Amino acid sequence: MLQSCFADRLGDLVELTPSERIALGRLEERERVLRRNMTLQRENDRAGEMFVLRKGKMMSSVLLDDGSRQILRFHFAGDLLAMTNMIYSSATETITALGDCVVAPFDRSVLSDLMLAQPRIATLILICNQIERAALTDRLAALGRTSAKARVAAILLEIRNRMQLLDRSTPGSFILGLTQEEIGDATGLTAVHVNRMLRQLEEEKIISREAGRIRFLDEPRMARAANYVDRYAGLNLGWLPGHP
Amino acid sequence: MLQSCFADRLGDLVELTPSERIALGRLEERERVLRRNMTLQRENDRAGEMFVLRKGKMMSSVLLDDGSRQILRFHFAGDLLAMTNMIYSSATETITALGDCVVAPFDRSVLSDLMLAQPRIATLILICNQIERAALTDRLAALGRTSAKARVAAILLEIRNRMQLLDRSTPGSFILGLTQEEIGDATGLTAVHVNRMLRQLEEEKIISREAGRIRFLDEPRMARAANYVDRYAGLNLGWLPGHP
DNA sequence: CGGCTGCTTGAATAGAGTCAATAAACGTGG
DNA sequence: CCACGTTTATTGACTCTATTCAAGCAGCCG
Repeated sequence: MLQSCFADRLGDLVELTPSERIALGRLEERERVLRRNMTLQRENDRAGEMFVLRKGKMMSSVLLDDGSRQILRFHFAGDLLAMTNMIYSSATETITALGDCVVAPFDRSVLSDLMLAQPRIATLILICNQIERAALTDRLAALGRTSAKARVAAILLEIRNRMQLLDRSTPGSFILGLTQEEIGDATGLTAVHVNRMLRQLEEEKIISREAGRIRFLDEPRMARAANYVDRYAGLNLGWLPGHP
Repeated sequence: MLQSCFADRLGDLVELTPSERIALGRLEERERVLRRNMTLQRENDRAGEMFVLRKGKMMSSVLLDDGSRQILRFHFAGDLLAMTNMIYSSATETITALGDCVVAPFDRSVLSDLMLAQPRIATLILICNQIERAALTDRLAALGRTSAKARVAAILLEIRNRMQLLDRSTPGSFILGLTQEEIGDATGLTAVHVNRMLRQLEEEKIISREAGRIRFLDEPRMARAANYVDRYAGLNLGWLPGHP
């Protein structure tokens, strides 16, 4: 049987019992493979399944009626995708693969059974939601109140940190895997202006770039430029009861 | 004993059992009264309690280090406040009263016990979270990709709709209860520009204003201008199991 | 009656968008 | 492995939206 990516994620937060791991395995019994730019679901599709992202990087976005796109969130292995399908009858977001991906689709009823049978897991899912909420509000504040340069820097930091969390080998550089257009859609800027901001960060010797690979030359200045808070750090879950 | 505002909120989603209502009452055993502009918690305070908003209107916001403020969310009776205190050791948001308010503080442990003992309630809390997530991403898209006018219109609609949800008497007009500065901090604009946008909406006969009271003169155009989706409508919870 | 705080409006400015043209990188099929 | 078409990145010139600065006004409260 496949090991559960979502269990690994939760396992970073607390120790899971074998029976909890087995229960979580239910979410990942099936698999679906996606190539770059394939969409997992489109906005306004009938809301059906939800997903665990097992491998790769994805994004969710919305289209506005003037044709512009806002990228809401980047997803990494272990994330739950399309969770709002739980409550709406049509999808609120488009979910697209940013590279080759593997997802595990599951049904509302499977999730519902899981949460009712394993209240501790329900609590952990709620915790993941709160982390995501904090990250979303950070991005909200960035879009509302920070400069173009800060927003671009924040995206770079976010992607780097999340990649680092999954692969601890921490090289000094990383491959962003986003076009400048995508960075623009995430930051609320145009691709042209993203280009200028990247160049500016480069000229100020805060980052360097070559062939899509980015290196942070000055982390402190980078963090200051970006105003960035890592929401996957600084957690306090000591109050959660141990396994029953 | 006090009736539970949060139970009323959940009761709009599904039918609650008497024992569930009693369990929910635990969250609202204490009360605290706040006047306009009083803060319930400040960013970076030690994260302690969480709250049910029982009465009044509040907002949560963050301060950036250049001194500017971003309002993240408006809260109405029945909302849970400061839920991220569940997982972080210091508060991520400042929470402020927009008028006279009553909140009920409760402890992490009370929530934790509730969710473990009543998995169906845990699921409902997760559902509330998803609604909030959808609303947050709508605002994210608005800040990233819509015009100043659209953002102002969206805030007006959001406030009106949420007030209407609590008080079904639906008069043709409502009192916004926000300064233009606050609207600006919510929409990522300056107070000056908010003023111009309000005036423009007025000149186009989409709204009218007098003494803080706002009337929508042309709902369809308003909705079109705002690009607004009501996330408290269109829910589909049929799959939730009935009371055990 | 002052002294706030919030609203209104104008003029000048700046930051980001638009348009356009070129160059580089990538992918695909021959 | 190369040629070709497409996507992505880069750069400049110009425009426009929203900000900044400034000043005057209105309403409210002690």
